[in-house]
Amino acid sequence: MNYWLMKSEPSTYSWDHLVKDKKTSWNGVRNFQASANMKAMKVGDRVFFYHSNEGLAIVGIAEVSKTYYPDPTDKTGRFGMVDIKPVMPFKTPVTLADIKQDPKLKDMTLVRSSRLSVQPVTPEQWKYVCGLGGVKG
DNA sequence: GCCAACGTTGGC
DNA sequence: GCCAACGTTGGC
Repeated sequence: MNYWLMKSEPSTYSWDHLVKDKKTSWNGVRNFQASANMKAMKVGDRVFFYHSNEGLAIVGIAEVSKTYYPDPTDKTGRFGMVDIKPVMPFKTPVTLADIKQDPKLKDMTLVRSSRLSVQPVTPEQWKYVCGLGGVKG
């Protein structure tokens, strides 16, 4: 089982929207590194859902429900996407400020490479952040 | 709304 | 294959 973090602007696609939809296709990624990360995902992998621009916090946990396949919105045919479904919300959102000031999390990709929209999370980071969020990962 | 950081593109 | 220009992301 691998762990990931995906970013979305709430004004574009929020956690609540995902819960309402029951699942979504993660289309629109146009970055090779993010795309490569999605290629590495397997069904059942867990994903932190992060709100960028507004909120600036990890708000819940989702799960990969379909592996990488071509993104129909990409006319060049170079990029693909995965499907995800909601698992559970955090009791307490874990904010970027929380993550930045915590020595245990200062190596998270979220801090180090803030612009990457799909990033890996280590099992240690996963457990710890789940603890902060008030849920069992 | 601004601006820094960074990835991608395209000319050479 | 380098690198300048450009566009986009995302925190503040």
